[in-house]
Amino acid sequence: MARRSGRRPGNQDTRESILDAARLAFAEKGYDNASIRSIAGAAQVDPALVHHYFGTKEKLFLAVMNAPINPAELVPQALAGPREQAGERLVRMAIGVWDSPAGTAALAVFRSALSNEWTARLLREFVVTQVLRRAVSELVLDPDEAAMRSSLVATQIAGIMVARYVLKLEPLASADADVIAAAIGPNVQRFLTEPMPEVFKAD
Amino acid sequence: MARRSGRRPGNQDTRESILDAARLAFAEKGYDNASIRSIAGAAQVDPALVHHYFGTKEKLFLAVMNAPINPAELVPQALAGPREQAGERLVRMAIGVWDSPAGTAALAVFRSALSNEWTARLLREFVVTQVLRRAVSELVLDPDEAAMRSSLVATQIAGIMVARYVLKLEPLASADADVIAAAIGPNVQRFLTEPMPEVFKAD
DNA sequence: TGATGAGTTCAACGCTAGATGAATTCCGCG
DNA sequence: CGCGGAATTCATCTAGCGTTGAACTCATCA
Repeated sequence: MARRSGRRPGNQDTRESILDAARLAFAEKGYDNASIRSIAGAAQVDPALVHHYFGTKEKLFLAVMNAPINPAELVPQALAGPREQAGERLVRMAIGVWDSPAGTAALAVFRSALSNEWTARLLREFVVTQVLRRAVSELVLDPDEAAMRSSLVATQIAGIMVARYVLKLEPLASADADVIAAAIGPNVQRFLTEPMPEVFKAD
Repeated sequence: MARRSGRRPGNQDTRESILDAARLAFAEKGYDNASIRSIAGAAQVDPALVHHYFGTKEKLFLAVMNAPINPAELVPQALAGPREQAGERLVRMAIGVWDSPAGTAALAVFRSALSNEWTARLLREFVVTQVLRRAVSELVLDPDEAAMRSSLVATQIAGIMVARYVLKLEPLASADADVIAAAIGPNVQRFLTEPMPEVFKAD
């Protein structure tokens, strides 16, 4: 008995279905709480297969991230254009991305960063420092203020993610993207371009 | 050998040192990632002692929370007073609380809520719905807007916590509380009292 | 003195996790 | 046909978790 099945010719896309399941699991539960075993279960696959394809859990996570997120393209793109609505465009873009299927990967990074140290570094050092700060620099008048202003922007954007996708606070979680963008955009705009208290550039 | 030590008369405060270690661990790692064993280790105590005193991990967490946080008092108190600076007072109070030693417990709830479902419910249904929304209602002109406005406020406040205490984004993480309050307060103020787009009260 | 009970420790159970290595099946190529 | 290697499964290892129960020590009090 115990018929070991070996290769099943139809499933060439096993690897892809593992990736899909992993993306979903990481987005819903974060890096630590998404287990290889549950991912394998969702993909209807033996846990050892996951290791066969991706080696380690970290590598699986990185493989999931190498999808289509490219904040390095999206953020500057959102900030380009009329300076006065940059804030609203940024918020709208962010929500648009996360609500889309492709955004699942982005949500996975974020959720993971909240409870796992090395993914937090990933987010902090890549997305915020490299991408956001650079893009913001081109918009801000006083270069000394760029770092602090991007921090502030990050505050508001991260807050949306936490409230809407992690804590699922109502009525925000069910609100329309346009409503949110209209409500929050101006605040981000202020962080980006409005004059700020003087104490500001200290350090 | 293996001299079992039994009662050590000096340590009557063992219970307190467990509580301290637990508060710290929950604040730094969240509910799931803070293990009873590591808490016991930090308190230089046998893991079984933790159960002896607190029963279960959930009860230990609740014991940690029964400290001096009382947002039910603090939030209304911050929102009372001149309507025009309510936002700034709220931000300043929030940061003040979390930066204080007593705020470790609050940070523990928040961090835990980010990765654990039942603590998330705790935060959502108690702090946000019961406390924040009620307090905001008294400040908002149109009562239909209260829920959405508190969601928005929660966004910004949660964003500060995530960026400053969880992700530790610089320069925000090291910034002075007054600077942050001055920079972010007006945005919270807008969420509280400024006119908002019309689409707003829908649902 | 002797009993009580709180403080404390140790060992173990059952569970889940990530990871590994051997065994099996079968496609495709020579 | 025969063979190599990829795909797949199973059994297992190690490590950590929360929790339990029994054992031991000792201060206190009748």
